[in-house]
Amino acid sequence: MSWDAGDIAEQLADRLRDAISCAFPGHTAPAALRPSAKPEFGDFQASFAMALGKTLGRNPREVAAETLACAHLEDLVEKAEIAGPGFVNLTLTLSALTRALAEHDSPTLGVPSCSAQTHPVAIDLCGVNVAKQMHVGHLRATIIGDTLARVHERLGFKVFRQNHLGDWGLPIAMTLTALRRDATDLDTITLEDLNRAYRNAQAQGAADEAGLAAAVSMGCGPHRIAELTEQNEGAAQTIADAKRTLVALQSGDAAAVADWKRLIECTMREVYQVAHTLNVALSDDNNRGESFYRDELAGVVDEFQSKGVAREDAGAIVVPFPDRERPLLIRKGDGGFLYATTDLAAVRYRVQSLGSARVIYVVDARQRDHFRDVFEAVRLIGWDMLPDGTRAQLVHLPFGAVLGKDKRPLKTRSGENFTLKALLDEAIERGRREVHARAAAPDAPTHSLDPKALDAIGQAVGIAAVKYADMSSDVTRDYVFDLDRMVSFEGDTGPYIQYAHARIASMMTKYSQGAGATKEQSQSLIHPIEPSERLLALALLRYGAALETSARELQPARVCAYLFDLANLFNAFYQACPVLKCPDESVRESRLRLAALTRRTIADGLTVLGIEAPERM
RNA sequence: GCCCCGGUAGCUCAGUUGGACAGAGCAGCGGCCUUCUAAGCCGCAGGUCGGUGGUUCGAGUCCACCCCGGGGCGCCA
Repeated sequence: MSWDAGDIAEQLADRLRDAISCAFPGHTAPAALRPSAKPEFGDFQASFAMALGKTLGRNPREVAAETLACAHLEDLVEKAEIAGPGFVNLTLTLSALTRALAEHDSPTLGVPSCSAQTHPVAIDLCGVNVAKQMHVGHLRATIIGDTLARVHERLGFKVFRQNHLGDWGLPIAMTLTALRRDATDLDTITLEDLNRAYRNAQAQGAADEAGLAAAVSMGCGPHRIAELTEQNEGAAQTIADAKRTLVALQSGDAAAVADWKRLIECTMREVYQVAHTLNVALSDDNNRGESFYRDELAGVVDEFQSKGVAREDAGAIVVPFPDRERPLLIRKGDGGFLYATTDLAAVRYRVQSLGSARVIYVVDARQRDHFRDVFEAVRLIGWDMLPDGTRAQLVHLPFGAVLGKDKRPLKTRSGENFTLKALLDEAIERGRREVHARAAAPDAPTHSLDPKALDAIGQAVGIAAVKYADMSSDVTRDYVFDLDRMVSFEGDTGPYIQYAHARIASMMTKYSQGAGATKEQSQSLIHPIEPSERLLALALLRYGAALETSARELQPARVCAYLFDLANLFNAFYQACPVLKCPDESVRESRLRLAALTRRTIADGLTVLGIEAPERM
């Protein structure tokens, strides 16, 4: 049940289901209960009668009426109406709503927690490459993965964050070879230098045999052919050198390994800096790079062969599929392994060693086919089977590309790829500018803050804008990165949610400094009498369901949409209902507690998204 | 050529797996600050849901075909 509003909705759905089997013996059907689309349809609407009417060959309205006649809802429901083609619209009694809210107002905020025996979850995230600058693609793999980890953790799962670093193989060896040849100081090198060395090494190693063959066959001049031949020979030499370095690394050559580690450290320093800026939990504990699996690759291939799942094909080892032409290549003709081999080892580790029943890959959508093949191969060999017989769910979350306003992949004015760092710096700058500008007003709540405090708030706002914009729509789709739109800070944005939170926080501060100073936190019951209070209260009860849906669908957007809805409803309530200035004390106390609950829910939800919730802004 | 993903308001997107007249946010227009933060609230306007057939009491949602855009396609990762 994804659209439950906490226990109360579950109770209603259960009772309707009982009533259905009572009214129509031999028939069972879910209540199909969900929050009403409009206030005039009550608090909840159930649409079981249409589907049931169809199977029974009966008029849905009659089915609804007979079901209601059997239903025991008196203690919860004030009004049950049949409307339209056969919808059942339910309105809760005020006392049932008050009771539900009192129960909901606990540290868990109604979020269910799975049992301690539940299998852990492994999430492949970040996926940076050593010696390469982070770009916008890493933004997505990092923050989406982190948020899914947080959602699962919030629901009580043990989560293994797995950073599948590109830290092994020929490209790294080529870079390392070049750096050592040039006697570069690896202790002081920056990632920018490293990245340049990486690109140069790649260029040096890029042979163009096809171009040479074409030049010969097209009868190009001897000078051109000589030039191309020389290039090819240089490239071959570069690759031969790199292979020697790789062998040295593989065999544990102390100097080579020490240098290799320095490359990783240099890269990770910047990765952690960016992760910190993004409020993403990532550390060395999460590093399970390609090198982690390097000694398992031969065994992986052996097992595939010995179990008859893989076979030789034109000198290479492949895993054929029953329903597909193209097999999965797991060992090259020259004996080398491929990234598919590493991924197979990684799945085995995550399921068999970590015991995960759910392995989530937050990786770029272009790798759809690759993961489909890898997962299929894992199922063929049975590595997705846990010791207790459950089959692990292997799932690739294929996030879309980040595009510029021109719908082309994001580039700087000079046509280069945006580094993630540059992008975040820009967002932070915009956030700070905005916060400082607003603080200049004498009556602004932030007016008295010092510049450093304002900078911190500005950073939180700018980062919220970027993260929220990235995660607030279906992550499998491409999206247009438009900083101007993100930092407008109006409407469906991260800062809008933060703003609602800050408004409540500021109200609470005023309360505790003023009339309420002598009182404990309000514990009076919540009586949502005004329409806007009722809508806000009902939304609060849906928090747990929103997180469950987000985890099930692997969609951070469900959390975003929930928070936007909640912030909207709060702002409407705030406009319509005086809280501190409400003359009636019991109403005031009720509203204060409603506002306090809203603040905690927004803060909790923002934490799940890894977005800060400033007290003032 | 084959496979995958998209096409919903001027722009950016939702649409709860077939249910009430297709919803938001920007942008546009009109109201609301001597009252708890106007990064806000209230209202107006704006759509042949890419097209054509089909299934159904009911289709943006399911099926078929077609059009447009993007991505992928064995010894790179």
